[in-house]
Amino acid sequence: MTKQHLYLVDGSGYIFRAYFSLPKLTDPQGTPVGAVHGFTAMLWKLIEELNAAEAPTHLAVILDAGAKTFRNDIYPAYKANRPPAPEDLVPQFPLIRDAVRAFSVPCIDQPGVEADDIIASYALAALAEGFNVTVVSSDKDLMQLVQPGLDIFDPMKNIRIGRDGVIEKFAVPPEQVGEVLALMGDTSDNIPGVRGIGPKGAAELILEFGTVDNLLANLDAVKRPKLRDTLAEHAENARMSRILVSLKDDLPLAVPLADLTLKDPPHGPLGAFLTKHGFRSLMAKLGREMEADAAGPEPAPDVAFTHKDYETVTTSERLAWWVAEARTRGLVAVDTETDSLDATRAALVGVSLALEPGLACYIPVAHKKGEGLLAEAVEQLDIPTVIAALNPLFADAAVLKVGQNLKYDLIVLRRHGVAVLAPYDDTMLLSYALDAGRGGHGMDELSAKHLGHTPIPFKAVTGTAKAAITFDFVPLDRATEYAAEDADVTLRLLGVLRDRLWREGGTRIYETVDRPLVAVIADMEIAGIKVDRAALARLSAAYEVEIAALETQIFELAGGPFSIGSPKQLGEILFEKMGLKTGKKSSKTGAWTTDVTELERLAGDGVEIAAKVLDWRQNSKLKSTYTDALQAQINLATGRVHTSFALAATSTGRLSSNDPNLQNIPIRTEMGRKIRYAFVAEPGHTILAADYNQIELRLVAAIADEPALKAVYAAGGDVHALTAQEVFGEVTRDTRARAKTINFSIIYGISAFGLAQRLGIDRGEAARYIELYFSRFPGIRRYMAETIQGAKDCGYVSTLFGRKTHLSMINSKNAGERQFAERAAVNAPIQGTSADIIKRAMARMPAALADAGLTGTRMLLQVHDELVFEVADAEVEAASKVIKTVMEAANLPAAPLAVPLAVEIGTGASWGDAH
DNA sequence: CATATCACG
DNA sequence: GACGTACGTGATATGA
Repeated sequence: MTKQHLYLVDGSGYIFRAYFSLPKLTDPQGTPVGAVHGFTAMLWKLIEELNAAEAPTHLAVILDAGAKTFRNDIYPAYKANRPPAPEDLVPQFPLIRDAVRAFSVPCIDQPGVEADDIIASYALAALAEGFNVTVVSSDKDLMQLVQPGLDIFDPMKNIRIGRDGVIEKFAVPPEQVGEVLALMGDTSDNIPGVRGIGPKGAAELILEFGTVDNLLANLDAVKRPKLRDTLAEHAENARMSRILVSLKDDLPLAVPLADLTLKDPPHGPLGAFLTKHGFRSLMAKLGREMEADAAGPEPAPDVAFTHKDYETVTTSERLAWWVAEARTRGLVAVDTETDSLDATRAALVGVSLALEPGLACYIPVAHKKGEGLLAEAVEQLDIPTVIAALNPLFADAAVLKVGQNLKYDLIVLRRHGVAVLAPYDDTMLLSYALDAGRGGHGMDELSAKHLGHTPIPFKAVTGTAKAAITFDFVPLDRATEYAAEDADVTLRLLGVLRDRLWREGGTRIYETVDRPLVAVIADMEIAGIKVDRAALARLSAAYEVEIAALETQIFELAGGPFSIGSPKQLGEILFEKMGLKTGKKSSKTGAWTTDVTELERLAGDGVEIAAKVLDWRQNSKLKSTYTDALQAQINLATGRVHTSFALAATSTGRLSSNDPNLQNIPIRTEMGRKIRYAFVAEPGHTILAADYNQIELRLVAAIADEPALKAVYAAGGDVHALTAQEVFGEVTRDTRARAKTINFSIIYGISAFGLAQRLGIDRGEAARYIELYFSRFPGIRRYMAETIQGAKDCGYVSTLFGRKTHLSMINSKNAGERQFAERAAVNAPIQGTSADIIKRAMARMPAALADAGLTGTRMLLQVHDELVFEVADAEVEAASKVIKTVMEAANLPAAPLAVPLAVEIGTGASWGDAH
């Protein structure tokens, strides 16, 4: 093994050099980052150069803590002539610490002492341990330290300074540099020294007398009288200066030497840091580096999946080892096993960790054996022990945590007292950023696609259907094979997907939108929303009465009982038994269509049973899907309903909501809307609903760059009225309603047939409207054509923020499939940009509320263009302002729009009242 | 497990 | 000239 070599970087010098020598720069948030950028680039270059030439084993960056130091106690004027740090440099200091950490390099400072003292202390400690040491600094004070095994690297001049170098510069050896410095003084540090004595004179004296003390004790021996008098006069200054320039080299080491081990910069945190501050050239550099890594001469051989090698962790010692190893490596894949798919109810059963391909473990915490009431716990660590061990790991800012659908694990772990903090990555979301529209993003699918490996199916360990057991009853050996493999797969997926993300793009949407949303949405799901169970029960009862009455009437009209909920039976009754009209369409299966348009047509013709069935359907839909189901979904522990938002379910970037779906709670009919009044605020709180006004149409205007539409939004006008005027020549209640349908048809990818159907006109007339529309708004036609062509060329379309939606059928030979893909291509950038915007608002919301001191305000739900909050009554006014501001500016600064975004806010005791 | 229907944006 | 008919979701009941 080669000798350990510690590099100590004097960070302060880098910072000031970066600040003064480089142009000003601000990041996307508006923070000045010129020095941060310069510092980051210089540190990176240094690490590269050191790696190329010297092979350091240990590295730390040392910074000044900024406060007063012990030298000020000795000499209040110490450094008093220094101007304060420039105003725009001050906010950059913490960011520079972030930069250092992003490289996974320890960043050390200590109040009361200077960076030089820390450097001296670490240097001597390392030498005592047998290390070689190099101090990276241009500060002459540090030259005192040079000795066998310790040299200085001056990054400004790019030279190494050893004993000879010091003698060349000061004419004295390193051990006497302090003496020389004391006589010389230092104007920049306000160290007085002895007036009139410069480097030459000081060196001469020290060469003759050895030390300042000896010189002052033997002033008689100084030959030149003038000089002798000066020395006598400033003897006190000289003594004090000698103390000021000496380095304190026996400080306790805040971070042990062993923790300064140099690692490869972890790409995840570094990428996140660079992206956050918009350091594009450095991002490109990281991308190239990762590409080179990926294509390097020694690609890591694929490690086969050998499940028997996974470890079952059942002792504190082994647990401690895995945690320590994970922290040393700075990367850990994590997966939790539970007894339920519902993260807000699930009990933790075990945790698996993976550190490198093939190196993974499973930590059981709640496994049982036996059956039912006779079940007894198996031998395993208890939950408090495991939680205490995992918390420091998952909260460590120097460790990248990676999960597959990490939101689930975040929620389960949080509910058990474990916080998982940034930095983290989610392989599901990486896949989503890369491959939206190209299939699912579940682990088994990703593993098969990217690793060529089919993981053990969940059902293979728990059994199926009736015979299924929960994971806590899976024997430990099988549980370990399954669970550790999931963490292993996740870790391997990270490698594959992260590399692709850099090469193919998508880092912006992943790192600034989807990834930060994981923690935000986890909080929303944990919060849940209060539902008034009694109100729902009353509605259920009312619907039930109505359903029963309608059923009787329907059976009477039909001439006998049948299953009204069966489209097949209903079709037969209506169109065969009753021989109603021309039983219109029939679908693929050959069954009669009985959907709402068909029944409305019949009802319009005076068919009473059709109207009754429509009414019956509405009542039974509301009862079964909403009032009954929602009561069953109330979490007994919280008294609230906790939906799950799927982050990677849609092809366009939208969220979806399930178990229960809270994004399709009725509102359009008065009867259904009653259900919204059952979504209530806690006592002392108010429900606040904030929704974007016509966001998709506004985006069409902006993206298609259509002057007339942009103008009407800029002026706060009525687009539907404008369209009515342009297409129909007049604005009436009727033409405005039809114009509204036309406007929406644009968003969905217009077709004359579809528009004709919706407007109840013939196809030719619809085609004329469309043509008229396009001639009035030519930008729209151009946008549609360009978008479709772009999709055909690339296979995908993109939102304003770079989110891709792939359209595999865009060049299909099947006209139906192809046209379907073309309409989706037109729609996806609009729907997707809207999704990006509200997600950006959501990602920013918690900090914005916290910054405004609004601790009684929580974000609960998202419904595509609407955010729902629960707000302490006293905060309603302030929260409204913050929410509106954040939402209306959510496109900025990344994508300025030529139309304003408008957010409307409503408040009330319930969701129904807030609209 | 697929189909039809209908709730939402 | 034919194709099939507005984009994106999730829950429920029915029936094979």
